Amino acid sequence: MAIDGGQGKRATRRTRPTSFDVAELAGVSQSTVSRALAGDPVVSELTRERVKRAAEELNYSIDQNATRLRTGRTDVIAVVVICRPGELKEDMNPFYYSLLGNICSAISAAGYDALVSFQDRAENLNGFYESNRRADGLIVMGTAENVEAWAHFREVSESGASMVCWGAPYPDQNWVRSDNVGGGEMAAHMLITNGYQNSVYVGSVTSLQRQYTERFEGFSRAMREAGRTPVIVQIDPSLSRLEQGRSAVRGMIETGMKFDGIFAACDQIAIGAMQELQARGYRIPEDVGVVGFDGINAGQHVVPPLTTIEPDLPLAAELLVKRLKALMAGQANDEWLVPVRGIVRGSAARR
Amino acid sequence: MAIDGGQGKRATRRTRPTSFDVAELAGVSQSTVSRALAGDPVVSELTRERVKRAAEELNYSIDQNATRLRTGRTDVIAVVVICRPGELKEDMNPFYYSLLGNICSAISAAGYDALVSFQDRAENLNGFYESNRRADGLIVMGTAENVEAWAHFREVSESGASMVCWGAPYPDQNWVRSDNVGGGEMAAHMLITNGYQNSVYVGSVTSLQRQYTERFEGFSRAMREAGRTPVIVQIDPSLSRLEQGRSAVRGMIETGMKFDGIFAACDQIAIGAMQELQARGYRIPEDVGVVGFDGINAGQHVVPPLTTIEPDLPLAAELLVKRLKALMAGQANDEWLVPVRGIVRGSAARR
DNA sequence: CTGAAAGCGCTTACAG
DNA sequence: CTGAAAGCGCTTACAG
Repeated sequence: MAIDGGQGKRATRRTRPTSFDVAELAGVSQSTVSRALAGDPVVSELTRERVKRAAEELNYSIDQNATRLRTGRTDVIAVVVICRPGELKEDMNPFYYSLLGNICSAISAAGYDALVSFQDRAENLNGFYESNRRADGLIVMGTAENVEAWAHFREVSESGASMVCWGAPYPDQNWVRSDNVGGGEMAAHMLITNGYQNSVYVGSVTSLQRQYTERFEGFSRAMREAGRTPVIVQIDPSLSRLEQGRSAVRGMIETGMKFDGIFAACDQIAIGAMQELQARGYRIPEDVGVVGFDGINAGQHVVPPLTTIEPDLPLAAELLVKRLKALMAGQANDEWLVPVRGIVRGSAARR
Repeated sequence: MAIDGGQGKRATRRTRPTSFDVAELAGVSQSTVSRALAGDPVVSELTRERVKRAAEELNYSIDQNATRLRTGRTDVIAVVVICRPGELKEDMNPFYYSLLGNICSAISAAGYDALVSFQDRAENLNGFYESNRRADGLIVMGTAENVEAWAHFREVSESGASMVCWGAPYPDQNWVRSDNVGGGEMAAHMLITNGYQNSVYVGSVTSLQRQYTERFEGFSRAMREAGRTPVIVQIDPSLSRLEQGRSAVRGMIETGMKFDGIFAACDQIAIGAMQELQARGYRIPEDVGVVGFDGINAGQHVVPPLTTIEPDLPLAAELLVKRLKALMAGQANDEWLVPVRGIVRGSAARR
């Protein structure tokens, strides 16, 4: 009993060393320890070295909770991915995983920690990171289908939190998004120059997210300029994206619609469309050309590989973080447009 | 000047309300506010209601940094994804994205926040979350190639941090991993029952990660039991995974190796192998059968779709968190084996 | 260049 | 059931 020095059960995890312990060992004051380890240029190199050695010897690490309490900064950026209710783990659009990966590294590069969460239904909606001082700012992205979630984050934003979103459900917020109009135009040109006479847009135009509407706008404009009539085939947003593509094609064929080209609102819809077309004996790209949007990985593996419009993801992430930082600093920043490029693959390359 | 009440620049962001402000408005003491909002059953419902109303009126939120400093708990679990050096943003094995998604939701479900980071080279390696009191525990996963990173996290673990890993570079750690041996056996049986006479394993057996060796062990055992000779084709780990598969097949063909079945260490290698086989005119599954491991999304889209061994990812995530929580509580926990199931698709279904 | 002291905003024994 | 008080471990004016 006497062996553990009267510490009882706490014997294994001894109490952590504090800056006072380091100060004592280094023979300086606690404030000097703090300054030395924070890299304050005012302390002499000699002192700093002594402090560092002492800290190392004691295996001392700064308790960031104390730092954060004292400074009011957390150096954390929260990232929320909004999922469809109940879809938390599966079936997430892989595009968001790539965007998330890029965002996490942009956050690291900016010297922050990323606090990530996937949120779906009301029970686990919580965007008040800044109110709780768990983060200095917030990046939100995810499916437009979850209306409830977006309403919650609109509230968060209106409460004065620093928040930037990917996409655009509400016009009056801080957004970063792809050049969807430009991408839509590219898609139309790709189809036209490959000789597709009757191309249609497969996607939603009534979605909460302006992105899809914008893609159609660009497509529509380029089609009209080429003397074509822009046609839109509305999808059923309650289905999975693959199934949206399949059922759209099913509908088009069964109603006898005349078409030989498809611009899908996203790659997954495009892949679903390809599946349905091929299942019914249509050849791609000979009979029908297909263009998607996003640049997801799977697009390279389908046969034929999917032609798509791909946003510059690293830049998208960088812009999100940059814009958020400006917001946190109370500065203006209006960079929000992420350029896209057309990736030509087999699915829309006739001849 | 007098208008902003002498607050100067701070006029826009007024000082946050504290529990003292709430106490004053509710007419109770600050300690009662703390208890009431923490849900301490000792406070009367009447008082709690009064406090809640006051808190709402003042738009009060608890400053978690103060809570964390006081309690010593953060209720945060850090998750680190180790990437190949320089590969931070792209080319990540998509399997890790799915696992990460599952882990994040398991962490949420357990009532913690997830602090996620992607780490690659020495400059941004930092696993000392617990030392800095930024998290209560740590989950590590990622590529076996990054030896430097794993060495770092070994140090972290040895410093006494609560840490659980996915995979198994070092035997003496807390791991959760797939039933790789069982999966390897399944793969062998799938190939054998489909009539493939000469199946080989394409993957590394010298990797830091025991997982790949285990997959070969299972494969090897089942092959021997069926009277076959287990053959292994070592890949070049410096290449991308797709390229590993391609170059392995190239080597097999060019050296005149006799084979009609491939069990690849992971799906991406399998897909690369399929690409090379098809480019050389081999038909899958007629001439060669291919089985992968992981169950990544792209496997469903390649043609023919990839037969694979898929770990139960939601369970994997749950086990990682469960094991970590046990570790944090100083309890023993030996659940670490994640069951796998065989997904039969076209790539290994002869006839 | 360094030190003494105040204070960030909570939780939690202790006392009643 | 509630209150007064101590203290978690830092940073940062202020003084020298």
